[in-house]
Amino acid sequence: MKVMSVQTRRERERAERERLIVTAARELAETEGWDAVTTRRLAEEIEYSQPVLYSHFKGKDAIMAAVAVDGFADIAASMRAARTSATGPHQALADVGAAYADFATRRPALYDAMFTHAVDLPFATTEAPLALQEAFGQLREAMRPLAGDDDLEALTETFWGGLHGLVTLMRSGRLRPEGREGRLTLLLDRFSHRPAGDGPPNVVR
Amino acid sequence: MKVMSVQTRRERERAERERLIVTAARELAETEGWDAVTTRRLAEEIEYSQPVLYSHFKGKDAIMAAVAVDGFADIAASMRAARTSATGPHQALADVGAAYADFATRRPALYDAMFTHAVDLPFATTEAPLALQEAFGQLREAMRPLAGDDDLEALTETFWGGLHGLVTLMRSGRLRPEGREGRLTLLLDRFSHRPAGDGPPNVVR
DNA sequence: CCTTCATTCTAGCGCCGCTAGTGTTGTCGT
DNA sequence: ACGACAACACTAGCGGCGCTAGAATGAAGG
Repeated sequence: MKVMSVQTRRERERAERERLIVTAARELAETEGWDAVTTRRLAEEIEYSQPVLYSHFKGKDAIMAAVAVDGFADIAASMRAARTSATGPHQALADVGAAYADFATRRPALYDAMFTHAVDLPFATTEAPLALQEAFGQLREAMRPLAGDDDLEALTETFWGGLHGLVTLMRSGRLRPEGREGRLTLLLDRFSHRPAGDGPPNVVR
Repeated sequence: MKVMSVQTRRERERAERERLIVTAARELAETEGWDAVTTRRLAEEIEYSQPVLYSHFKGKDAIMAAVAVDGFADIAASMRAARTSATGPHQALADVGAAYADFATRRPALYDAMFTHAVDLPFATTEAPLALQEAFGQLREAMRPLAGDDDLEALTETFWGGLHGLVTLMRSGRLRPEGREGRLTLLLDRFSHRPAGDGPPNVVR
């Protein structure tokens, strides 16, 4: 049994060090940008040598993917909070959309890890897709009451695309900075009200 | 006058070589991906040594930016053709949107250069913003007849965001591949018909 | 106390973007 | 026609990157 406890202790320490790596990578990226996140720098940050990184992750991409997964958990939590505290369906969608945009704006490095880098996130295994599906799920649940006859999945994906496109174009300087709120309102209007009749209560016709 | 002609010949040859560099970079990226576009490889491709690249461009980023500018000219031409050959306003927007999505799908490396890489494109000088503004202009003109009371600029930016978000999420595997057409249709519906009454002719209410 | 084995570290490989200094080539005045 | 010279492209190399093989180290078990 002595052996067992030693093993479990080592496993625990190993898991802690893995969290340390991911957290250090995220913080370094958020403070100095992903360019500053090199394996040498990251090793120095966690006070270990480079090769230990590779005993936890297959490579730098895998570390960034782990950071991205954390990011998906974060944004999912933000959207859940926004959705569950809203007063009605329309407000819920607006708040979730705002939460999404705020997340992308306030944590650009993390958002980049989630969408620009880390393209090959595991989609059909382990924990990774869980956080991702949870984030998408929040968008879907916010959209559900407003979907009407449209396919909920497709509608949510399209709305997601609208949000994602706006925040990415915004961050690369393609859109006028002052128009941010207006565009979000416009997007929400277009997805809060179904075009084919059966309009929402807050629209005068 | 002899001096003059020699100078002009050199300038012409220089300009040709610059085109050669940009074209080689684009083709290499489109055939083998941007990872394969290294300065050494590119130099080999154009049959010059590395330093000549730096006599034309400040660095690799500038070369990618030049490729991106070409891309904006391309996509603008595609959208213009789609728009001017459409039968009506709704069809025009649909065709322009389809042209945009097709471009992103068929030339992913080029699209990446335009939006993912090359973040610091010159926005207020020379020729670069011209192609970019031309591309945006096609979207705007397609949107104009359908803008109604909404701010045209903001509406176009929002629609653009929708398109851009869909194609980028699609390419990174975040969206169901089979839902592509459905999402595009959904997006077009939401932007073809203004939500507050005054519905379009092709919608039964 | 010593063996053994897992684990961590040192050192280095091939490649990257980029540049300083050298060599060559072609132009122009005499 | 030819030599001076300026412009230009090349060779060679710098520092840093992701990643890894093999040496060194430290703890567990006999």
